[in-house]
Amino acid sequence: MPRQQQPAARSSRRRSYDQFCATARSLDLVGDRWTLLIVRELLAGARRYTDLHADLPGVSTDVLASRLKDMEHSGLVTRRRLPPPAAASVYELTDRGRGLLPVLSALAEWGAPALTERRPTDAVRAHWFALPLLRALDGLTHAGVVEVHLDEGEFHVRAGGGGAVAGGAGGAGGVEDLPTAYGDGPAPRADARIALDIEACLALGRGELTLTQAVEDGRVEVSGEGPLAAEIRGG
Amino acid sequence: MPRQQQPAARSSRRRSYDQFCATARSLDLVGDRWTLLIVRELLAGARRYTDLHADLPGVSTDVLASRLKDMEHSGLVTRRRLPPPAAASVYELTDRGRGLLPVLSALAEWGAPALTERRPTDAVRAHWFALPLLRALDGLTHAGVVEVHLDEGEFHVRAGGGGAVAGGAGGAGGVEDLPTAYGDGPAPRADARIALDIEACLALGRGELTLTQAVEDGRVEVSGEGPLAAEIRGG
DNA sequence: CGGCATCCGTGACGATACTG
DNA sequence: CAGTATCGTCACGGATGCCG
Repeated sequence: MPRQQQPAARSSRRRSYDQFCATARSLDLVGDRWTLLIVRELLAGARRYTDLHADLPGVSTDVLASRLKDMEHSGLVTRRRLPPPAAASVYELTDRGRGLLPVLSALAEWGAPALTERRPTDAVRAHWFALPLLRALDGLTHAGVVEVHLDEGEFHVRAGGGGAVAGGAGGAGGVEDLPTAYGDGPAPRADARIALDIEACLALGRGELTLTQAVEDGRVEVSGEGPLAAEIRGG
Repeated sequence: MPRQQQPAARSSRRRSYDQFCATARSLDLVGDRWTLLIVRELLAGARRYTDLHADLPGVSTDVLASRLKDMEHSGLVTRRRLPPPAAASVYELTDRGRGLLPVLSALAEWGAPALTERRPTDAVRAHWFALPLLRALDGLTHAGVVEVHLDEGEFHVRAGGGGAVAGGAGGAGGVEDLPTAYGDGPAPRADARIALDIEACLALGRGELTLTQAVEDGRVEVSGEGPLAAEIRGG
């Protein structure tokens, strides 16, 4: 029996603040629950639906699907079908979506002091520490890719060049090796590698510890040959 | 009959993302609907409940009260009772709350390109344009208070000194005349006054137009005697 | 009158089950 | 694997009432 129900207005017509204000307009697009965390995930590169769902513990499947659809509609995200070998599709940020990096960065910096104890219910992923670390590595003069090793896993960030984080319009002005500001897992080509523990990583993010200081104190171990590694080592 | 109901768990127990991540922790505190817009209002200075309700069209009374209570609990807001003559109380941001300025600023900058046409349902307040203008005025070397006149009303911003917006921890590094980054209405003591229309104001916020250029083109009229006014005039 | 609290209707959210 | 369907619950928006 073909049950006939209304499609339930599934498209979740966006609830607008209806204010002629740049901030309110932003929040119309990214103010919904989970939206900015999806951006955080996609800043690490293209992801499949299942990967997103795995790295966003607590989001329900329908909300994730709905958000992705909304974000695609708003021009923040594109959905790309991978070539035949891999029968899957991935979501990735548009330039407009990547432009949210300064927002995420500001949020991460503001939230860093509140990131003290890890509650038993808290999930963790290594690449969640990429945003705070970006600020600490942004002051480097040499540009390049830094691979970061934590106990919780590894990720990599595009460091140096300055202004990639606080900066303005596009994501221009960094290394061309990576399409994104950071990524999960090991780097395809890393110019430097650092290993540190969570405490040091958090202190760097909070600005309580400078990279130079951390290297001197032995809280950060550096490896690599290029000028970027040398700069991290040398201060 | 004294009806006995459970207090209905009024305190709106905060729904946490439960992620050990600085961004997620931030969103735990300011990710709820209306919260960041309340911060936007309070960045203009201390406000009474009724004023907040008037400048946040669409928010319901109970949600506003609930948010203010939550924000007070989170340490973003304090409630201060005014001295007897005025039998009222005002809400104002704590230092921690003021630290959200870079977040609001980043959101405003990202949303500026989307602020094109004004829809008929859109509300407007003059001081909503303070945040975008802050970026344009932040490059000035002389610090001071600029009073801004729009057709929609007037407001004032603390300009110059640089880094007050993109910068880091506190709100330090500006003028001491104002406790806040900007304010509604005319300034108590203005070092310069500018008059412009909405189009010019939006173009400045979008970065399509520099202040120098706007002054040259006559889209911004400057008045005032001090060095700050001279710098705005001169470029 | 300012500052909420209460009631109510709608819809967004979260969890689970299910399907192409 | 990538979502859709269903459902209970709660948050939101609007109006109204209360109380100092």
